[in-house]
Amino acid sequence: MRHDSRLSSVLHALLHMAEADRPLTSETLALCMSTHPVVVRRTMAGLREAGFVRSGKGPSGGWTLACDLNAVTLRQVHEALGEPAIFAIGKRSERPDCLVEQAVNAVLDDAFAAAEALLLDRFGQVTLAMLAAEFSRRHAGVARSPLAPTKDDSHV
Amino acid sequence: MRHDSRLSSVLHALLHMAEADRPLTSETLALCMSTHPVVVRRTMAGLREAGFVRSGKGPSGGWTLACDLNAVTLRQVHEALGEPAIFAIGKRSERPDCLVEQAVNAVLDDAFAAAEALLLDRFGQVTLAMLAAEFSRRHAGVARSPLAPTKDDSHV
DNA sequence: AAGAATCGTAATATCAGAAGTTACATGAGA
DNA sequence: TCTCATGTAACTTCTGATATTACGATTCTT
Repeated sequence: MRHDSRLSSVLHALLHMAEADRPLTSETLALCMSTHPVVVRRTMAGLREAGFVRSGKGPSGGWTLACDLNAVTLRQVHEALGEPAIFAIGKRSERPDCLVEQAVNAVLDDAFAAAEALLLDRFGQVTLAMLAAEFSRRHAGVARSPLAPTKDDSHV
Repeated sequence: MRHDSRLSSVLHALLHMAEADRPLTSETLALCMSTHPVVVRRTMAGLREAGFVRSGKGPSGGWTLACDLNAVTLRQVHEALGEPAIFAIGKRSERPDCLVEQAVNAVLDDAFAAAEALLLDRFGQVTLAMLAAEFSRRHAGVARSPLAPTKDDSHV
């Protein structure tokens, strides 16, 4: 299965938008993320509907943030994308006649449900502001030592 | 992405083998799982290498269990399948130059690693014997009441 | 008003990986 | 020897994300 990288993509875009002081075009964002402008528009559509970003047409148009970075969690972003499937592993059939398969599915469902709950809970605890802070931390660190790690980096 | 149902499939097969008192052919197992015999052979190959099952050729050949159901966990089965990818969601690039993307990836990696650890831990606690017991429980329940649930089923 | 920049979106193509299928070789038993 | 069954390579099909093309709609500038 091919990986669904939409969450990673839009978070990347949101952070770039947070750094910028003017609207960023789909083309600009597509260059950042080495993808296609239409993919950017399509993916960001969900975030616009959720009210996290705004898009403007015409010259000086583009994408701008429309939310408080402290108020939006990764979970909300995931939901804005339409809650895409999290797992690549699944069941053969949803409603099997075979009791053996039902038993297997029941046990697997439990485990996957627990893992999904944990993941979504984590996502719910991370705000965009925390992501931005993580970026700042790295930015400072790498500016200090781009290739040769110093002692300060050793415990990171 | 299409779901990878190999784990579900082989567990199903293993439980059928546990119920049987003679080797089951790939054809028989394929019928149970509504798939193709070659897919069964291909998928079971990993379990054979791990020593969980044996396969015999010729007439009276087929697949037999070669392990103690109490000694094999879902995690071991997952590993025998080659530890296929668990998540359908992933990163756009593994080693991005962009510090923003690095920050995003770092945070996402943490969350996914935690969820994966939880899932594998759960898998490590479930033995094939427990799966078989779950089947027996269901078998008893449904034999008692195939279509019209009784009071006894109401709290299941 | 004209023209350019930019988004919105439908339609289509590409790509990757699991699953399905075919083909043929190998080994075991009657 | 003949048949049954696995082993495996090669190829096809299927599915969903991603990539691309095309065209329409809106906004800004001149």
